[in-house]
Parts: sequence; C-alpha cells; structure tokens
Amino acid sequence: MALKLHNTLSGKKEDFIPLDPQHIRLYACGPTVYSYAHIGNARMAVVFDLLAELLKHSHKKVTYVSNITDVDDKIIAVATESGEEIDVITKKYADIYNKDMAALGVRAPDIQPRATEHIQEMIDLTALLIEAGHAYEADGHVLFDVPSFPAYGGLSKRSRDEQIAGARVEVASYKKDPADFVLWKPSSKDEPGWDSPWGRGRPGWHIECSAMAEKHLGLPFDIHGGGADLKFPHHENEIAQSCCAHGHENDITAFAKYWIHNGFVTVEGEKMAKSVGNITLVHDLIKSYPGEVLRMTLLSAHYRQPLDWSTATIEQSKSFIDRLYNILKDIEDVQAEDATIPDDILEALHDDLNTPKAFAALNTLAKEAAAQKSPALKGQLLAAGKLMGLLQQDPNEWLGYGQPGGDVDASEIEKLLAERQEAKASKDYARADEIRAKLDEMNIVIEDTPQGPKWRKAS
RNA sequence: GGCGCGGUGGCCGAGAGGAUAGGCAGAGGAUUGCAAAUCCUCGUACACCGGUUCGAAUCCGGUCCGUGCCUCCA
Repeated sequence: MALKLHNTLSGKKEDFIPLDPQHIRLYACGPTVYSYAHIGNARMAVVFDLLAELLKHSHKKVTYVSNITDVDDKIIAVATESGEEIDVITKKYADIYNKDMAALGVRAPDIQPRATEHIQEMIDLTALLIEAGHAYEADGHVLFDVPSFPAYGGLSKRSRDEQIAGARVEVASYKKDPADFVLWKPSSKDEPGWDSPWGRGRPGWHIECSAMAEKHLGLPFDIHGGGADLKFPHHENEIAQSCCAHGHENDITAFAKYWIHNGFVTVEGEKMAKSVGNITLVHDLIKSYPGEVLRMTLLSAHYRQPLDWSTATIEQSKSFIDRLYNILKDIEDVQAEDATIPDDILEALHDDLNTPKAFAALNTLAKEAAAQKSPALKGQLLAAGKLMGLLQQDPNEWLGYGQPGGDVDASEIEKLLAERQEAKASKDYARADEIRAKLDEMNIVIEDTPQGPKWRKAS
C-alpha cells in the first residue's frame, strides 16, 4: 500500500518513495527541555509516533530519531532565575517529557539524542561551513552566510528579501547580512560553554539538528518533521547548514527528502502563549484524563489542520473511546485471533495520516465486531488500535468495573447491592432506589443485567 | 507590510465536480419496576457574492471573517 505524505517542500501530497527501501529514516525535532511539555509538544510527539509506527508496520527497518534540546538560552534563563544547575533542569524536564509522552502512548524514539552530547559534531559541521565559504567568524560568533546559499527559503517559500523586508527584530551589527544566523556564539563565564576553534562558546539552535540527524541517520534521509512553526527559520536553516556543509548548494533535498509539519494547537480558540496565560501542560492534563483520551483528541483532527484544544473535544474523545471499550467488554469472552489491520484503516492512515477517516473505519469495525462477536474482527480491532496507540487496556479496568480503587469499599458496595436485590425482590422499589442513590453518591453506577447487577466507578 | 492556512449541520471533524463520511450531543423507540448499559430510527450542512460547468461544498475571481509564520515558539 502506497504511503502518501504532504511534503512541505513541494506543497503537495506525494507518494513516499524511500531512499533505501531496506531502511527508512525519520527525524523529528523534539522539545527544548526548560519546562513541562505542553499540548503542542504533545501533538508533535503523537503525530510522529504514529508516523513511525505506520512506517514500521510496512517496513522491516525504520529508525526514528527525535532529539532533546538541552542547551538553549531559554534554559539558561530558567537556570539563572531558579538557581538550579542547567543539567539538573534539563535532566528533570527531559525525564518528565518522556514520562508524559509515554502516558500518551508515545513509544520511545529509536534514538533520542541530546544536543550537549553532540557538541563536537556541531563544531565539526561549523568548521566545514567556514571552510566551504558558507560561514564566517565575527565578533566571537560564527554566522551562516545566507547569501552564499541561493536556494535559501526553498522550504518556507520566502525570498531572502521578503524576510528582510518583514523583519521585526533589530539586526545584530556583526551580521554581514540581516538574514545570517548564528552557528556558534560566545559564552560568558557563568554560561554553559565548550571550547572551540572560536573560543569558549555554545552552539546556535539550528546546528544541533543538522549534526544529530546526520550522525544518526546519514544524509540524505527520508523524512524530517516538526511543528509548523519550525519551518522558518529552524528547518530552513537546517537545510542551509546541511546542504552547504556537504557541497549541495543547489539541492535542498540533499538533507531530507520529505518535510512533514504538524499544525498548531490553540486552546479554547486562542493561541497558546505565556502572555495569554493558557499554556496547557500535558503534566496537568494527565491528572484529569486518561492519556489515551488525550492521544485520541490530538489525533481527532488531521495532523496538518489547526487543532483547538477544549474540554468539549476531550469529552467527545472520551465518550468515543469509552464506547469502544464497552464493545471490547461486551466481547471479552471472544478470544481475539491474530489478525492484520483492515485495509480501510490502513488506507486512511496511508493517505497522509488521515486519522479522522481511520477513526471512522475503526468505529465501523468495532460495531461489526460487537455484532458478530467474531474472533477475527476482535483481533483486527485490537491490531488497528495497537498501531494507533489505543485500545490496549483492560476494558473492565478502563470502564471502572470491579475496580475498587483507593476511595471505594468493594465489600460495602456488594453489601448495598445485595440489600437492593432483596428490596427489588420484595418490590420495595423506594428502598431499592434509595440504595442506588446512595451508591451514586459514592460515585458508583449500577447496571442491572440478566446475570444480576454490576457496578462500576463513574468516570 | 510579506508569505501561508482555514471558514462544513447544535458541537467536533473527514471529503474535494455527480456523496450514505464518522463521532459527540439531542429527539423518538426497544429493553428496564424506574434507571444504567446496549440496540434501532432521526440531521441533506458546506462564510458571502459572482463566474465556469449539464452539474460546485469541491474549480476560477472577488469580498468578509478567523488564524499561523516573518531569526532561536512544537
């Protein structure tokens, strides 16, 4: 089945043709670890997790690399403010990031390189760029010489002149050209720094991804991704660095062949920003909702569309997933067969990750599985769910059946249920309803079935 | 200002020239002592104005709204 992906380079959906069919190589820009991951970080992580899984489904060998940026001026700012050591901060937030993403069903990337572990590679790459005449040293900085790369702007489709015309930020005096960007910058004594041919300093932001992608995947590789906001300047600059360092001044595909960008997340209709005060953290969300619900919410819109994050959409996803687990509960006695994922679901995902369409197909499949109580269909449902990172939990546990949890006393509930049964048997419905109301107060829902009453925790 | 993206039924959200998308919510029904859970039935929507076409939500032009990026924000 052919995979189609929207390539930012062409602005079109293209057939994905691997550079090396024996080994698919994928890179996605990960977070800068100076704070908790927000829902926008999570969207990127979930989308590329799904893409990696999909690739792995149809290719034997796939390497998915997603980095951790652990050297950055924002991190320095946090360290200065809090008094904590930089590596303490980065380690803390990298760990939290990984835990939070795991809660969303994000599988660990095959390689998760850290910027600080690739300083030498960045220095080497920078040196190559100077040698090739694409970078220069000025005022302790090393800058990429943008005019030396005529193809610059090919990804974000903006000419150099447009950028200058629209620039809102004052241009540093040491730049030869306003569009030039930093490869290496000097560090003061109390800033983190590494020795380099240009003195003690630290890398610019863009160079790390060029260095890490090249080291772990080799050039060119198949797919490079990240949030839409990274198109410019980050990805544009990565292309400039990597292509120019290796003599591909005229070929912007010499770094990565397909560029995939996920859309932005807004929160209750507003841009998520510190200034608005609506940064929505995964760390907080997972206290209120199962990670699987959040994952589905993130996948409920096509990845390139803007996604508005709201309580209403989370609740919708929850209702949908609850129903799927209800179906799995209904057919819990059906032994799932080993099964492949149905074509309609695979086709939807292969069509540029059309997750909404895939959910529709998953829904149809679930209904059929419930109606037919078929081992094959149940197997298909679980297999499809697995690929999408969903439906792998125990349905009874998910729905709260027979799971006492810390705050409920199962024996007390059973006692009340028995009492209610007695009341019902003697047609004392007032008493029966009273007991049900009491259980309701305990957050327990009763379901009468032909096999007797069942109870579950309300969610 | 420059370069993009988008406006689909109460809500979310696919589709992209001739269509049952799907979901959530809601209504009615079955079931139930009443509920819960489940099942069945029910929605003819595509911002606006022109145009192309036998036919447009889908193509073209314009308008109006919303929104993203424009040197380190996923």
